[in-house]
Amino acid sequence: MDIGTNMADLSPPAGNKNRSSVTLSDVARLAGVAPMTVSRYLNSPQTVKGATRDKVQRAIEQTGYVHNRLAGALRSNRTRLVAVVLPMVTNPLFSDTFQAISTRLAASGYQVLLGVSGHQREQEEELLEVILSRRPDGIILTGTLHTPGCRNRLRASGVPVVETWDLSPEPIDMLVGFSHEEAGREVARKLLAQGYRRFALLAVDDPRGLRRADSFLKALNEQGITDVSRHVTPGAPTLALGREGLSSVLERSMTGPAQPLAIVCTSDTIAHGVLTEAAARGLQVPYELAVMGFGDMNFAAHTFPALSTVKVDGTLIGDRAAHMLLQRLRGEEGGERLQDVGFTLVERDSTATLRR
Amino acid sequence: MDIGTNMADLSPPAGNKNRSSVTLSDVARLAGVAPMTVSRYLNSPQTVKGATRDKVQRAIEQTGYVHNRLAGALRSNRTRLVAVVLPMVTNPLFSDTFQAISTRLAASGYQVLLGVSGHQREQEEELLEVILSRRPDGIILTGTLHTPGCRNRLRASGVPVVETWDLSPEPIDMLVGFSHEEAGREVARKLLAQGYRRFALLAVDDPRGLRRADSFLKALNEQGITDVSRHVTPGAPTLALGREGLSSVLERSMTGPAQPLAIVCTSDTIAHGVLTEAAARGLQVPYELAVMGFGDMNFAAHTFPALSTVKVDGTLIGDRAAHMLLQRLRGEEGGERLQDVGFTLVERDSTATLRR
DNA sequence: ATGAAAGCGCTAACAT
DNA sequence: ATGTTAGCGCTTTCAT
Repeated sequence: MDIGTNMADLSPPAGNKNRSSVTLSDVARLAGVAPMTVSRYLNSPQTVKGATRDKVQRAIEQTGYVHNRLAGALRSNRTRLVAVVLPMVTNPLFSDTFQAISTRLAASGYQVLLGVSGHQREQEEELLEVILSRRPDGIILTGTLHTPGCRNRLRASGVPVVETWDLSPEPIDMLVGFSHEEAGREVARKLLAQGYRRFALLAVDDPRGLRRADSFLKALNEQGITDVSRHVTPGAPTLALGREGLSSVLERSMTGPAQPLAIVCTSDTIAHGVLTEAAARGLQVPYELAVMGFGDMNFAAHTFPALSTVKVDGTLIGDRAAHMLLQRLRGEEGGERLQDVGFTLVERDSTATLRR
Repeated sequence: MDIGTNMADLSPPAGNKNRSSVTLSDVARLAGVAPMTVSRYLNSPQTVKGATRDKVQRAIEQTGYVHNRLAGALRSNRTRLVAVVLPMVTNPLFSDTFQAISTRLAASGYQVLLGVSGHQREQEEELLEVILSRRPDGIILTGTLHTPGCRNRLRASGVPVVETWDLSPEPIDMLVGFSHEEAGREVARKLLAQGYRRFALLAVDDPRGLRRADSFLKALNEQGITDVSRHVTPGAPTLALGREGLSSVLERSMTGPAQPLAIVCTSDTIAHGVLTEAAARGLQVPYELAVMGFGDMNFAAHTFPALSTVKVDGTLIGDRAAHMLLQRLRGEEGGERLQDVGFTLVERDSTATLRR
């Protein structure tokens, strides 16, 4: 009746670390089996049969035992933990991806250890150290780590890594994403084909957004268009930024039905702000002003007018990333290491084909 | 799908564990000191002096050693892990809170273990089990766990718990939030004082939102207003929902300058959708239609017209929650266990005071 | 199908 | 300021 004593010991709630001191051995003793049998019951119930199984189950219920995966992980060298790194929690661009990852991992018995990388390079090394110290079974980077030191460190650690939302020329390990250069280029091509010749660019200083922006500008340049009004702002994309952005643009540029200006944004949220400011000023979109977003977030189809944008399937990215990782963790060989999920230009009402 | 079964289905050996087998003892041997000295260097560097310290540092660099907190946690009974439970990853209402929690915990050397509770009660028990099996040093619930069984279980576990975003009559342990009943009532009072007499309600079926809604309706009822058009939708609040919501409302109700209708939403996102649909229909807000949101999310001040709403400081909630928990974890006695952060009615341009 | 022994890598507790 | 000893709670491995 050691267990009775243990349970009694639980009652004084004073001490902070008065944690359920019921161990697997306690359960085993109460059930009259070996600790190993309880362990088996917990990890693969079907291998424990009939009466033994019932006894164990009853003992667990009776003691209120909670499996201690810390100890198990130490011994088995498997934590069932996957670290997921986000650049920022508040950027809704990654929400769908994160949700998909989280759901799929949970369904396979893995838990998510969250790391926020911020946008500062110094913190990165520290974050990685902290993550590796938990011995995750895998790591999913949403966005990318930037410093080469970190990338090497990660490679050296031998932990399976999936990078997402980008197509790096030198992936650390696995990769699910699309080309930001191509996306920027396609936006330029599309708007040029629709007849636009005057452009402004609204961007925040997120690294992938900047690459799209650069690629966009380069494509315009190749068509001889060089006088693009550029507004790059530090921080997160917000509606306010879009409103301020359009105001700034309009201070320098005239616009109207005869000479429509196309505002290209690196985020749907900013574009939404541009639409809002346009409405506030009574500007007719797309006749006087065209607006292009990025992401096809869930609101994009429902703005007024509906936002033309670059659709990226965040849920798909998350699903694929989790799937790839889980495949590797299951020890399956020959899984893909690289997936380009692409993007789609979605033409809605905030852009139009201009008559000549 | 049952997680227990799934876990059993996982093929056991991932085979991929090429993990840095460098241990603390290896480092100690190379540095010519006892393992305990290396441990001290890692946990409180200032206690290891001069030459010893340098030797240890060099040995760590030389070996590429990564601290194994799994083992340390097992021995010391401190994981430095805090579980944070969110109802859904994609609801931006909690983003600020989560960001604040994450930042503050990281600054104190804690890491976040994320759990998504969904809105299904059955999953809750399972989630809690999984979380407790990691022996977190603390748990922060963003939103609340619903089943009494879970609450008792949590209380029994002895793990410090902070509930947030609500003011429960029976907190599990600590609590940071505000009264949703009061918020609903104040919205009714305010709009009545401004002269509105015709109302519609747009809500999603999130439990706290419903409580605000009920309280709002009750307050109207007490003033004899009973014919409120109600639209409760399952799932997450989206812009589309707001647009559809207003359309539904307008199918049944006429509105105009003489008899303005006030649309009360349980989320800013829905309210934003209402504003959008109003703009699309050419309805003048607030003259023909008034709109009230909830949350004061970062876009609310920048919609057109600017959205009147109930401001809740999500960052403050997160900061306070993390602070409370950290205080407890530091063993400080006499910290507050309950904080009402309140809310504020923010009057912007989507509502107005009516002339009699 | 179940059990016994050993030890994962670290740190608490007690020396020195 | 540094070292020694023991053991956290589980699972691997081998035996029955």
